Amino acid sequence: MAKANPARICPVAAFQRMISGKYKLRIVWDLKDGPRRYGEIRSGLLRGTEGSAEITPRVLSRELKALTASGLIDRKDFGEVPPKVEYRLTRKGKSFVPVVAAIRDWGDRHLSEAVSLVDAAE
Amino acid sequence: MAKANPARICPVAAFQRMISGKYKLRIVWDLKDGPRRYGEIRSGLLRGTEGSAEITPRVLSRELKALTASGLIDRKDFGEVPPKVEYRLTRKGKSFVPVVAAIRDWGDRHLSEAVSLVDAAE
DNA sequence: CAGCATCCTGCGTGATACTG
DNA sequence: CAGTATCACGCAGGATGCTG
Repeated sequence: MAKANPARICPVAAFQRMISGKYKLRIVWDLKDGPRRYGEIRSGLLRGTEGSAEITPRVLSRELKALTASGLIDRKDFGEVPPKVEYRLTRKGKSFVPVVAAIRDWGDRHLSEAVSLVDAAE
Repeated sequence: MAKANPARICPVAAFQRMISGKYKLRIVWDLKDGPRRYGEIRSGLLRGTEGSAEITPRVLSRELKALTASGLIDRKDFGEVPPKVEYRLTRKGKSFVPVVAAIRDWGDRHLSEAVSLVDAAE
């Protein structure tokens, strides 16, 4: 079982590592309404960030695996062809939704309109 | 002025960008108790992640600037020598604290003991 | 449809040294 | 003390093409 690290591990830092990457949080958020298929998640990632190109399979696949490894989501493969795979939140993942909701809520209030990130940069 | 992007910008994605990096969240959390000096923040980053080495000035400096640009923290320079600079949360930054608290709280409950990130990796 | 294989690039992060 | 200047490196993330 890991290494039985008795020391503090700073939940905030752990969280940072866990959701590192550009899409993990959005994926979790997308999954809050129920299971979704690979392609659906992919499509969902497009809406809301028209500026960027489509997420590549390589990246999405990695994010999905990382989330699975973190225990936030679960992969369900409906055998055979044509391939059909669904991803759904685990219990842990579901417990995480309110946190993302809080994030989304805050973001809605404080950075939906303008400010920062763009003009304040240089 | 930015670009007056009228479309949805997905608060979650915006959040991701805003707190991207390994230390931003922790810095904000450290600042919740009041203003702190550059060196204090640096020291604070050490506790809780004994695995990694000390944060380098270059990195800390950038994180601080990014947070300032995001409008989460504010830099107060007490003129002259010897240099003394304090960083404190802005109003926006303070409103963000509860969110980090939620994150920390969740992390405490779900990844303080063991699991993920280590053994589930490969 | 749901991926994997390969190659490539930028940037986030770190180490070290120097300065006002 | 509070940074900046350089150099270096690994990895996240994207592009393209292929497969079961």
